[in-house]
Amino acid sequence: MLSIGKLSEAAGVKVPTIRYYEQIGLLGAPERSAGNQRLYSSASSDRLAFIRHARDLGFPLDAIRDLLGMSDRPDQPCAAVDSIAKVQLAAVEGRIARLMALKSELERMIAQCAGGCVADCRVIECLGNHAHCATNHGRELAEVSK
Amino acid sequence: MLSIGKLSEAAGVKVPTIRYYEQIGLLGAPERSAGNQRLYSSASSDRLAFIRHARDLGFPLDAIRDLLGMSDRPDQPCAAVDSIAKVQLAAVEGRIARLMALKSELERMIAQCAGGCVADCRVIECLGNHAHCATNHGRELAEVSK
DNA sequence: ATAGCCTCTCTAGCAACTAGAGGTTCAAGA
DNA sequence: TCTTGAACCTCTAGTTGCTAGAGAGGCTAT
Repeated sequence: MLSIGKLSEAAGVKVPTIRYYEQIGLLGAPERSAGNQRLYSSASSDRLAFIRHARDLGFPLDAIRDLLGMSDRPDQPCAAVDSIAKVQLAAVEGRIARLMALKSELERMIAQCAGGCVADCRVIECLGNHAHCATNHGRELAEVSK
Repeated sequence: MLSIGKLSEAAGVKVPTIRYYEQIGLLGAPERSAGNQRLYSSASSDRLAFIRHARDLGFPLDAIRDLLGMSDRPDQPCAAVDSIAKVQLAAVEGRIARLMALKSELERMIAQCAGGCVADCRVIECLGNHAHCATNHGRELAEVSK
């Protein structure tokens, strides 16, 4: 049995994060020592590693909750698993596309600036006047950072 | 003079967002009508358009606050403006790179899945066992979504 | 026994909004 | 002029995925 600190080290997830996962029901409540401290089995450790890996791949916690539920029912077909992964892939691809548009706009802005004073700055000018933009970007670009 | 609703329409920024910007000091407090409703000049409208455009390009509000401060002092050199833009560009490039790594990992996972039941699912298997990953990704991948 | 680290719970904070409650004001039609 | 209904007001709380801190208690080694 592992203390929360040992589990944290083993899985590479910070201690408060583990407690947070328990709080939101992603990890079940573990056993407790006589002094009320959490004690984890290696099964919890596997579950936490799974969560961490999925987080590293950018899956939102809600999707991870679903994935965990599915991995607990190994005899079911895995189409739903695939579908979650594909949604995540599509989200990643969408973000990449929008970020590429952002990148070229920023590069253009920066390249045009001659480095004079703010009154002549193309960066400020471009930000103030959307008409100077090459691409017709809109609100959706900012959603990249969500 | 514009009501907050008209300003919202003109600038493409939602009404509560405008009030939020005022609350955090990004927009100054506007004049008020006799009945305490906000009244905006076209100068506020320009300022809001500037903010919106910078948000669309992914600048965080803190950076926008700085940019606005600079655009209010047009006789200063614009090196600081460029530097903020370059930081933003670097952030965007970093996110793209990490997202590309994510994308190939997800594609690999999805491609390997034969579509059987969960017990044989490569997606679940890969999430549970980092050793099956091609890339040596870590915590930093998830920072993309920040 | 005591020092020093670990753990406990609880609350509040981050970005950048969004949603809702409950109440007031404004503009246009009858 | 009156009334209706949309738009406006303030305030609080929720979103996502944690992180930081306070103040109290537990565990282990000397």
